[in-house]
Amino acid sequence: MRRLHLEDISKQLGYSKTLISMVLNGKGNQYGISKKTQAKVLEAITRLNYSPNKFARSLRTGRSFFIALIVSDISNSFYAKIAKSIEDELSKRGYQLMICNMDENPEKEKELIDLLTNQQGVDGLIVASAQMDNDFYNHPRFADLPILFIDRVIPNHKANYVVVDNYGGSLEIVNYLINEGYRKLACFAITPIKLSTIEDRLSGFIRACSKAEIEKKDAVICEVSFDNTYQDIERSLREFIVTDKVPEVIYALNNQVTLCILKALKKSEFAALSDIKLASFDDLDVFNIIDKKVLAVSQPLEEIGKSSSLLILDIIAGKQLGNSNIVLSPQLINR
Amino acid sequence: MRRLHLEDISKQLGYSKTLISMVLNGKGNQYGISKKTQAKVLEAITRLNYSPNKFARSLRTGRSFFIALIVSDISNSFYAKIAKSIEDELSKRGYQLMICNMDENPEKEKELIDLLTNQQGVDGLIVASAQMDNDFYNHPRFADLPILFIDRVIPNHKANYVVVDNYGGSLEIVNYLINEGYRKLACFAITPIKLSTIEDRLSGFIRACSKAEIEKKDAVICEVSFDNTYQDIERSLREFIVTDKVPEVIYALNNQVTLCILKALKKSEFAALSDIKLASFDDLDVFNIIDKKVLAVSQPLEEIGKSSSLLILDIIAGKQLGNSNIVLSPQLINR
DNA sequence: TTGAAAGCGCTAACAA
DNA sequence: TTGTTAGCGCTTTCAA
Repeated sequence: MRRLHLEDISKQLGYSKTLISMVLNGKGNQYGISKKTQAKVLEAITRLNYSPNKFARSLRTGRSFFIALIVSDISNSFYAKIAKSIEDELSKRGYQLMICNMDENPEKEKELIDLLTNQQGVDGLIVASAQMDNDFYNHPRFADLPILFIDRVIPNHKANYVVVDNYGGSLEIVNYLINEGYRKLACFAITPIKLSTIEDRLSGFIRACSKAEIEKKDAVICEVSFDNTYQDIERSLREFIVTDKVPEVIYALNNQVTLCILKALKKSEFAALSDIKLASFDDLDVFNIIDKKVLAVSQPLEEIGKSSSLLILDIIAGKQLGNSNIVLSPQLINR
Repeated sequence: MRRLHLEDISKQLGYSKTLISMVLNGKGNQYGISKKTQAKVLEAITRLNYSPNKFARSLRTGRSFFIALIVSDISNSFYAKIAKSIEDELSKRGYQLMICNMDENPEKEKELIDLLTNQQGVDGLIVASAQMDNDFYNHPRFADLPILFIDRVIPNHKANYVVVDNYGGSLEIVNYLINEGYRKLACFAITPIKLSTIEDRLSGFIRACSKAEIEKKDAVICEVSFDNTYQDIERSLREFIVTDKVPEVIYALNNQVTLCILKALKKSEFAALSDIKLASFDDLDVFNIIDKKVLAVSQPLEEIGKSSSLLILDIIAGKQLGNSNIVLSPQLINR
């Protein structure tokens, strides 16, 4: 069962390959092909179940209808949900999404981009980047490569972004806590702290505390590493107890940290901390099935996906003049 | 900055395109090209950062180095983890993974397969299928399309599979519960119950109960729909209370159901059920951060991913004689 | 040990 | 309104 080619259709119908190709690509009217002929061609194509060879087409046109999404870890529900929304939106428009993990490793991110653009020939890129400086993306080759950054901003790099207002969201949640009467706060930030999301959320925390005249010693910042998140958190919690400086609130700057804190709090070792108030930047489904009432900043994941999809397609189509940046508002969820 | 072509390298080095192509594809020795020439070519390729156009290559060879993974929902951690493992394994071998969701919809699955094989030209498919009969996959066109089924078995269809022993795992967990002294069990199965995973787990439940001579009325089966999982579960739980037939154990046949049950049990309405023992086919990270001690059957996700990757590559390479089926053993996790 | 040339299947400029 | 033809960039057969 050999696959059908344009030539086969051409012979069957007695029209040239050109004509069939024109109709196939929706350019029948543009080229003034009669309605009747177009109808005949379309009917034959459906009947014979013909579809063009994608490689030949891409080789000829230089377009692949592939878009790549690069994130640190697709098994993190935050990215999984955004990915699903992007995929839905793109597939409606004939594009296929390719998802790649770079494990929060800036070098792996670079390699992936090289691979995807050099070899795989994607039409565009959507990246939640782990780069800590603008060295890589300021390279001239990105000048005419459609690229959109989501979630995180690259320092000193004005490109196209879809992000949430991390500073504002963080300010809001911390203000809320302070209004509730909490005065001793610990903020858990994941390193590299230079990721714009973490940096901005941290700034929000610091600003809210200083505005409320919380003393420095009562607004503690704990850094935990990406690769060793859980152990680092246990260490910090232990220190709270040993030094008898237990905060009233723990505020986790992303969902991974929140999850690890929840896990640690289960240990009998940390029973003294069981009543601590927990706040999280990122809302999770899990928060609905645990006893603890987690205060959370929820990000509009579907909206991020939708905006990103539309924007990258605009960029590919060359409809973007200058840089388009979209900043979405997160929402406070109080259980 | 135009991209480099084989021709450019050819001119720079004074060798033909043919020779360069041969070296590029590791066939230098096979064609008897001198070591020295090969070294020169390789050096130039690296120095100039040349990489071949993927579409031209695929058009010529008929191979794309793309493999597609089709699952119901990649944001389900079960599939997300398998996907990650497959991707790691394939990328080591120069293949790129494309992930597609079919939302548990058999029609969407068919459309995706058509799209992927006709238009995208993938080299192979890995599918956790939602088909309830063998009509689709028994079509002759699958005879020479490399395809591997994971997680679920297609009825009356002997192809290549990587699955876990659902019957055995289910038998084990129910036996364990019965040995612990529980005698009133409710099993929550998601529909379509005809999915092989659900069917086998259900058989395991029924077999274990009948072997232990649990009375029919004490081994209840509750069906809940995929699209309305949560509401259906609430309805069943309510009925337990209203009819005063509260079981000692709820056994959920997949992770989605377990999560919904956990969520429902949080409601004050179901306070009477709060002490109920919960068992789950599928282990989840969440179980480590909730108070309830969930008994679970854990599936070897990494192993599934690894086996699938190796097997699909073998199938693509034509190394498979007959049908290869791999059955992995799940593991009981008692907290 | 190396090169010339054909051709994968399609699209688009140009011709009719 | 439709057809002829060149060529996208690569691999591979065949020849030297």
